[in-house]
Amino acid sequence: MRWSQTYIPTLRQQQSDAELISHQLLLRAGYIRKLGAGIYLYLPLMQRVIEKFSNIVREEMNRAGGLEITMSVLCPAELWQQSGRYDTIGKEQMRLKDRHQHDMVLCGTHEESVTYLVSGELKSYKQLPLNLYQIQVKFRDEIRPRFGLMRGREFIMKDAYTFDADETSFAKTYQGMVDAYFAIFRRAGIEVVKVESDTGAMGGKAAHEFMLLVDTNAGEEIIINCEKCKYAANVEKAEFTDPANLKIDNELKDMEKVDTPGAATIEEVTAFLKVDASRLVKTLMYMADGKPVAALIRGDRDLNEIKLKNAVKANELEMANPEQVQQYTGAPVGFAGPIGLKENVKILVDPLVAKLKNFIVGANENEKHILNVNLGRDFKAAHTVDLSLAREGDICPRCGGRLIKRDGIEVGNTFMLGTKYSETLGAKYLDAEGKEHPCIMGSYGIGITRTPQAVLEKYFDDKGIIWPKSIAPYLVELIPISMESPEQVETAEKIYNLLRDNNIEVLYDDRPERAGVKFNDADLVGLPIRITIGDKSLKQGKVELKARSEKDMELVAVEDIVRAVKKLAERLN
RNA sequence: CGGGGUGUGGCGCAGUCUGGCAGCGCACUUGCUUUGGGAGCAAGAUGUCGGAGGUUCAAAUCCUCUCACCCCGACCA
Repeated sequence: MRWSQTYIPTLRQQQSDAELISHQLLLRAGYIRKLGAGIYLYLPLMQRVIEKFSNIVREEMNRAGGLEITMSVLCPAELWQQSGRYDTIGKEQMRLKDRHQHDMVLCGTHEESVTYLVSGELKSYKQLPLNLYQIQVKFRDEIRPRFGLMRGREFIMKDAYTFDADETSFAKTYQGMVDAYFAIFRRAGIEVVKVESDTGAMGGKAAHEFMLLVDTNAGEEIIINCEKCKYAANVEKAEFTDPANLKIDNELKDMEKVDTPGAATIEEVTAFLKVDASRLVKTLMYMADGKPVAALIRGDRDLNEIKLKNAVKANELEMANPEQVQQYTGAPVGFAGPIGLKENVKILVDPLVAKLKNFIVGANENEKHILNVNLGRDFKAAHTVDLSLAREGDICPRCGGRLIKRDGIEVGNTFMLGTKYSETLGAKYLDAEGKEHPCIMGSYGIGITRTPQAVLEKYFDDKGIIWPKSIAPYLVELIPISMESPEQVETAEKIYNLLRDNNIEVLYDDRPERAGVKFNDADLVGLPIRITIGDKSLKQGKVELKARSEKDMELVAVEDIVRAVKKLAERLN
């Protein structure tokens, strides 16, 4: 492609509203433009990157037995009402009415559509397993779009759905997808880690996320992983063993109410009573689908809201506001405790609290706390369930190693859906005995537009992008220093044709620009290999060959250029 | 939805407090000179100052309403 014939509007100046380096680079190098909040246009270079990555995904999905289909992004609301997600997925779903005033949704994921498809056609166990996927646009009306393609409202996703007859077969299918995912991301030039994750609105039994670990500030997720074994989980999901070595009293002491003037926070109370935070138990008031819940957490730990949300099986969970706290505890925020709450407040206790004896809680009275409180004797809990947020320094639940914290960008996910959708939407088959069963389903996503941007968080320098060759829009950038030199132009044309004849993708910067402009644009755009044609080397019948990722260049005779490019490309990431 | 902020030429911004010719840099057009890392000189084109209403002799500037976008939080791939 000739630069003069394509559309690559590079920008000299930084765009102020781009936070992430990867977002900044895509804007500056002329890959994307923004149309509105979370709405992006993909320019010719980005289109090629998307195609490159899509093809990698397609190849690996096909290799793993996937069958490509396309399902409309539009879906009648009835299907979503049937699965029950019309109500649970909430405001994130784009909804609209057609001209007949029928309720429609723009799909953010396609479990309903694909299960509908299969439920009509699938009859026998002989048709299983089945693996259907598509690469297609998704809409999610994100509450706060940001980070460019990382969290847009419209994005492209590869979503696959599998149907199996039984758990043994499903386990093989799931592992097949996991293997395919590692292969895909390796080919795209990044190493990802598979972590356990919460299933969220997707529902189902278990889920994993594929994370690119980043050192930049681009992490949108926090990963907890073990230094010793392979345990890794999204912090939302992460389990841990408490490392604190606490002295637990043998005897239960009598309760004692004390004044704690001005001490509402954990810090203030520990300072006032001169005790360690681990002797305190904080009572956090939440509203779960409108019903009050009190979560009891040891004073030195933080609550994991996802764990709480799952424990109470709520669709919506939010912290109680001060009025609600007053209503249910009878005291201002800061003095809530498990004793004397209004009767309809459900009390959940973290296991770390359950182990404590003679702990300190709020008295449900302004500026008062109660000492020597004991679970069972002084109050009762609805459940004891893990509610604490894992943190660096905790102990691995699998091997006893130390847990550390990393920032990650989610580039893919896999969900074990079980029979949630096959039951509600009727994807059932007859087994060898003629008995009917719902399919065991899985669903698997890869962000097609997000992943290339995530890749950029790893591949850049102060001059611009440095693409891995597998998803670069072109392999080679060809630059004659001066378009006014007939010799240079003649050589450039010759090389341009040579490369194209050999199926090497090349971007030929044929603009009548100064060398500096071309070099800077080339570095910004980030193609893996640059060929420079200038008078100095041309006198010896040679041109310069340089990798974007390396400092040194080599001189290559024009007739050797194809071989030299191929050899260099082989060496590059 | 809550808190904070910004809307001025294609892009980046100043001007707003204290009302008085709508400016700067980059990009763009033309010419000359230059030509191995974002050239120089000269001449030019480009604006409903986000929108509506109001105050005033006079509004980018003050007032009211409104829209869009950004940042922090709740949500999430």
